[in-house]
Amino acid sequence: MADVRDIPDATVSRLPVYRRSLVQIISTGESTISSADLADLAGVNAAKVRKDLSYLGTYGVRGVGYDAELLLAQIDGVLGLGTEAPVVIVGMGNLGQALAHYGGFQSKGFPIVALVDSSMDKVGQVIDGIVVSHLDDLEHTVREREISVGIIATPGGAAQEVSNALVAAGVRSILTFAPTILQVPDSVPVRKVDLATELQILGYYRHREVTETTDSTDRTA
Amino acid sequence: MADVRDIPDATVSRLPVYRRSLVQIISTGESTISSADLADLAGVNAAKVRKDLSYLGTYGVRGVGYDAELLLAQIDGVLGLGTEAPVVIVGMGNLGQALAHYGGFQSKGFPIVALVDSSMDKVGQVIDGIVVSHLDDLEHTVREREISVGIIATPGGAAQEVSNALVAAGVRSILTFAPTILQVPDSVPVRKVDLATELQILGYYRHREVTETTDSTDRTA
DNA sequence: CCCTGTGAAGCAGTTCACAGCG
DNA sequence: CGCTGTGAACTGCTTCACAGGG
Repeated sequence: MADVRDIPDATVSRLPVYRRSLVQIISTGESTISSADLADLAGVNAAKVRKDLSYLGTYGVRGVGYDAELLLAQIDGVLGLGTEAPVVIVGMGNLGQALAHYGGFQSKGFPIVALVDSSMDKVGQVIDGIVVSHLDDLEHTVREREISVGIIATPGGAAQEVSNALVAAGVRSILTFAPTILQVPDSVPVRKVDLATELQILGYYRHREVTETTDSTDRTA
Repeated sequence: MADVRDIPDATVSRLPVYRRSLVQIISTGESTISSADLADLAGVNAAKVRKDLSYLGTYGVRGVGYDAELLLAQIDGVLGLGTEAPVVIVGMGNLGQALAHYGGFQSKGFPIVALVDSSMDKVGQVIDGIVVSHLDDLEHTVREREISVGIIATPGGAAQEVSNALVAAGVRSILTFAPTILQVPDSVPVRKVDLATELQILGYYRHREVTETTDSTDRTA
């Protein structure tokens, strides 16, 4: 109902989950799905699904559910998945190399088209069919290959500098694995994935001794 | 002030960020830090820092700030970082291998003590000094090495099965990279890191054309 | 009659603003 | 006088509950 620009952050972050559930449903041959079933697959409750989908301006059919294909197309539209978004990975350490090999990006519309490092040991090496180029050539690389997403897989100390270079080169958004608070212009969205942080957070919840509650509601994630 | 068990989720997820900022401050030789400075380092605002820290029952000193060492110790206490939490990684594909090589865990109190796979190609191989063992031996491995954290780095299809095995073996918490909604008992907290999802979320925010606002407030992450 | 779409209530997290201590 | 600690206001998200369409 609201314009596509007004979707709450919390909803946006669930859209990929719904998307995945829809792909799964479609692959089983179902063409229609209810909010309750979609909620099960996505690990949330049905009211949330309906509220979320209502922001897309999508219309389900009362008494029936949502057309899976149609809904998928709408979500893809909102997430801008219609066109491919070429990706550059900066930092060819263990993590960067693993990401380069990881097939999950290509198949989801995020082809990795460039790999960058600042060490001469790495530059020129071929990883997963791509020649590693030097950080100094980043701007050229980004413009030439029309890269829109930058992934930072460098140590924390280099992250801000790399981020600046990515922004200057014109990437539209950044995914960083560095444990660094990046300063970037408002116009460049950043998502941060921090593995050590995730483990530390688990540390807090782990102590909880279960008192009694082995009942119905499964905690899903 | 409240007991350590009542800290809001949002606060818990920021504690590791404060922690890192404190480590940084201490390394520069400062012994005291104000909420405003800590806020800068952590990329949040000062009121939030003070509110968050108030849940720890920590007392800063009015007119001065917080004792960095003391605060760090308190956070470590809350996050259970006093003792090491041995980790097993299940799934020795690209991601699993990268995680195995990644030094960031060991140094943060999460030593990787076991690697597991279900393929005979992988079992017996030595990665980063650890012999890969078979999924079927998981329970034995977990009990023998007193493993408390399981990391799932398998394809999505195997994730639920691996999760079940980890829970049965007695791990206290799980970090998963599989794009699967896991069903686990309430007593086992799960954090999920999904790389494709992160990129898709960025896709939504990327379209935004900046209208005018190139002003003060930097968007930080 | 089933399932969506949505106002309204409820809850959690954030920000404000200031009293009070060192 | 500076900076913490915290009620109170506010904002945004979730959940409820039901009206209404197919």
